[in-house]
Amino acid sequence: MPRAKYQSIYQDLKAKIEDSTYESGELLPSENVLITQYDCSRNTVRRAIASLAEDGYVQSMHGIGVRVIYQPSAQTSFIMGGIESFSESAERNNRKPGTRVLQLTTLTVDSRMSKRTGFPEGEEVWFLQRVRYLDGRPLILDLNMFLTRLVPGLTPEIAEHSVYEYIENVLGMTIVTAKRSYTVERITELDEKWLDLGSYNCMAVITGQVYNADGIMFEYTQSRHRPDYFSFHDTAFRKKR
Amino acid sequence: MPRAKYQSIYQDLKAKIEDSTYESGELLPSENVLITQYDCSRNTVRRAIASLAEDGYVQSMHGIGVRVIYQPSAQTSFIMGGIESFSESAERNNRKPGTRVLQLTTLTVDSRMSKRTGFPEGEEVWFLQRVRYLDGRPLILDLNMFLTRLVPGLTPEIAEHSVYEYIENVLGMTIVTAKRSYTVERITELDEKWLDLGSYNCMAVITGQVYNADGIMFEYTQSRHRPDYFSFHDTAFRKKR
DNA sequence: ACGGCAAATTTGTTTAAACAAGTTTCGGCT
DNA sequence: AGCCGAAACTTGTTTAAACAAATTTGCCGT
Repeated sequence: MPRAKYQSIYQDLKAKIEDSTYESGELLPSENVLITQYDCSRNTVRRAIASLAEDGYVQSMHGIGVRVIYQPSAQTSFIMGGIESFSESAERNNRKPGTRVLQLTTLTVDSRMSKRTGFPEGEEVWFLQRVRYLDGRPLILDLNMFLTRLVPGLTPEIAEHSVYEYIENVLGMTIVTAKRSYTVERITELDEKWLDLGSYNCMAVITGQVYNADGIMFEYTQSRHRPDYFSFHDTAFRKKR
Repeated sequence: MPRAKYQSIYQDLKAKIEDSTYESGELLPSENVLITQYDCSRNTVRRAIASLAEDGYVQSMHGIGVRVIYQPSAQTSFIMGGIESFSESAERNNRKPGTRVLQLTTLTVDSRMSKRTGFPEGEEVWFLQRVRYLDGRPLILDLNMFLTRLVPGLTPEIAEHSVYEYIENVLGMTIVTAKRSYTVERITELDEKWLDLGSYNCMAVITGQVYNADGIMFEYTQSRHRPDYFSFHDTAFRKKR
């Protein structure tokens, strides 16, 4: 349950849009109506609406109202979302996850790797490589690097289960922000060796840096997906000059 | 120039982060300091900071301060951004754009197309197909569908130049929101016929719906990019339960 | 019937204030 | 010296109020 009032209003409105209490193309009740409905101030309502707009659920129109523009999407491929562990993503996509650990070692970041990952030169990091299974088929190749200083005590058993669960629940570290880059790259020998690629000669590749609550980047990650098991959704806004 | 005060504070802070006036890893001046610096209220400062966090420039830490987490990225491939015309994207990526119109006709949306695009069945739309050139090489295949009702008078000349410029400056329509989906698909015969593909057998595909200021979806678009000329950046946040 | 203007309604921006909650600092007490 | 707690400082949430700006409504007069 969300602790902040604007978050519960956000979730309530979101649910009502998803179950067509407020239908696509229609206007939401005006801010004044929502204020009395939720017994709160105008700022609080507006904050909830701003979050819905960020999600692409509504669009505000000056002097008119707030239009619902939500369209349910047919779920076919594996949809990447916010910051999630592989198990969380698999569950959200209604697929059965599996993991095989290929490598778990430590190494020291040299200048070439520093440039690529963003880790400071000389830091010691875990180097973790895993094959991810969806419904029994090897489809994703994951590479993770964690600062050993902030993520001590990694074991193959943890890597096979969930590193994020270990980080959050055992180490007590809070994961906050992830910056990601989405590209398409040629397959490598490792892809071919471990994955079920069909006839694809490309992979959908997500590389990212993850920051903790102290604003320290503690993880570099690269996730290589077979093309037909990948999709990502986004909402953008036209920049006004 | 931005009309709102929080926007100019946002841009000022953003510029100071990019030119290392505020360095990565350091804290921004506290809200109270910024309030006196910019002579505004706390809400206005906080709104600017929230925008920077959305962009992945900073991360707020309760009770501590706001940490700068900006890292300049080496620009190699063609970076997709917000809602932009092809010419705008090309300019931002320092490449010379070119366009060849393959087809411009009207057609009526049937049930199959309605399901795929999200347009209502029976609506009349423009069907526009174009090859996009970057520095003289054919690398992107664009498909656009516009509601003829809202975008009347399209011509091949406009399509070769900039449809968005026509929509905004001639028709006076305001473009607001775009919902996009990023996938990787096998190449088609059309890709092979018109583009310089090298040995790739996949394309980075962006499909999207674009909404105007009335919250009406007026455009469906599909943009097929050669893999090495595509990248997309995003910032995500860990959802707290 | 029509045009025009004022009023009402809507969202957008900004200020001010209060309290909550997390962190650091520092002084006083044992 | 070391521990404890209060004070100071930080960001997070909420309320209230005022004005601006865009749109719609409705009334009034011609």
